[in-house]
Amino acid sequence: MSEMDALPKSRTAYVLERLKADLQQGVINPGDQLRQTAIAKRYGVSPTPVREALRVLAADGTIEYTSHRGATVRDFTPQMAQDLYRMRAELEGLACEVAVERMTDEDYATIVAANERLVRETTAGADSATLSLLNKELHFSIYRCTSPVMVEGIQLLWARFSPSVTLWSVGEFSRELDRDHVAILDALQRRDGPAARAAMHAHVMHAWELRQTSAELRATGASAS
Amino acid sequence: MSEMDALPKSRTAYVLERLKADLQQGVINPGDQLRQTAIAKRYGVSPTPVREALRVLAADGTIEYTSHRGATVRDFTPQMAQDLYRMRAELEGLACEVAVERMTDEDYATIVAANERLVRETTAGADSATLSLLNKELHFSIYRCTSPVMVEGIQLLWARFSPSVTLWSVGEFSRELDRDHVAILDALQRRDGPAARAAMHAHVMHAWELRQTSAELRATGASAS
DNA sequence: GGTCAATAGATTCTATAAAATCTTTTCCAT
DNA sequence: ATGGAAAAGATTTTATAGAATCTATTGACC
Repeated sequence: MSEMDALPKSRTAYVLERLKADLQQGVINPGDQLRQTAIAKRYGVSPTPVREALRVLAADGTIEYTSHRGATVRDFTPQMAQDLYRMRAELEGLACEVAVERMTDEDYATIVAANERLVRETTAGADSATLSLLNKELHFSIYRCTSPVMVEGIQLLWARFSPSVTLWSVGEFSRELDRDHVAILDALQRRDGPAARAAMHAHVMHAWELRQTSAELRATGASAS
Repeated sequence: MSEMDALPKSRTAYVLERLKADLQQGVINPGDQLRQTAIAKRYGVSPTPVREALRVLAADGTIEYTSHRGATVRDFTPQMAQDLYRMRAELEGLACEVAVERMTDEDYATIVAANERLVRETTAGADSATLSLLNKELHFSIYRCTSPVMVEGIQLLWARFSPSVTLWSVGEFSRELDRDHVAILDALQRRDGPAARAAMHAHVMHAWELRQTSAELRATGASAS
């Protein structure tokens, strides 16, 4: 009851962090019932901050919250996953086009630096968690050139994934995604908005295809290399 | 302390409803400090459900919530408003394309019925609140043909507006928006996905232009009819 | 006269307890 | 034996009180 790792800004933030981590790690699975008293005892806090955290997750769409009947983790049908990726492709493509309109030279330098870090770690064979984080930083270094509302809109989509299938754990996939990034960076350098949009759109849909093949390999048993 | 209009599902939902209504009506303006004890006394509830409602609004992006410093209603710069409309155009355009893929004949009939209700009330000269609601129903009767995640993503964008400028209060604007709807419905009837996407995209950006001219008229004093 | 520190005030945040609500089990009647 | 109703149990929901935190004002020291 005294093992809060980092500086606990607030109990609610702490519970949110733990819940998201447990969702990503697969400790909590879709369809599970979330009982607030059980969560409170599990994390060593009172039910009040747990309730607030659940309300935030319900607003995100991560969980379903029905009155007096508790919260359940929402399940993802393949169709919903596809829709999420198509929404990402549209919004992040738009963000690239807007970024070209508002990007300063300094902003572009930051983006290039983020990309170099990712490529360096990819070739060095870093673990998938690190690569995934660096990839996120690269993407949002572009989106931050737009406006807070656009960044938040995209963040909400990124938050709604069950990242049990991390694409960056497959070496071949990582190299393909890195190649996509080069095309995006090129368009940004040329200040070509439509090209940047198209490249990002293709990149997100490419990630969707890779995710599908990854799921198929997992289903068949991953016999072929 | 006993004047809860409709059936109060929960105190939190009631507070959320009241807060959103006050935000739409202009009782609460951007930049205002939201003190939870004041809100609690104002609505006749305890601070606890107020806190939960504020957490939901913070997740939406409607308010800014800093620890121990209270909540403030976020201000909208013109650039952020423009970005919001551009995001709407992309997402709702995509939704139309996906709707064509999954729409049944029954779904289409529902959409046509919603449109007929809106046109009827427009020609009858109904108040702007009614027209705005019917317009929302028409739009979401289309989006509901996609999937829950897409509906929620669009709903989040619709929720983030300071609708002090209701386009449906101007007769000429209403007729223009109705004409846009005809083009969208035509594309849906022909099951032409790309055309439906383009029509919706143009419609949303059209609404953005009307909103801008409306703001200009308001600023100059609205002398010309 | 200006700046830093300390205290007072106010507000938020967490916890505990009581009230309302839902589900499940059990018992009675048909 | 089956269906329905009532009661008991469990869970959520709200309220209140105490603890922690931040801001502002006042005073002292440089």
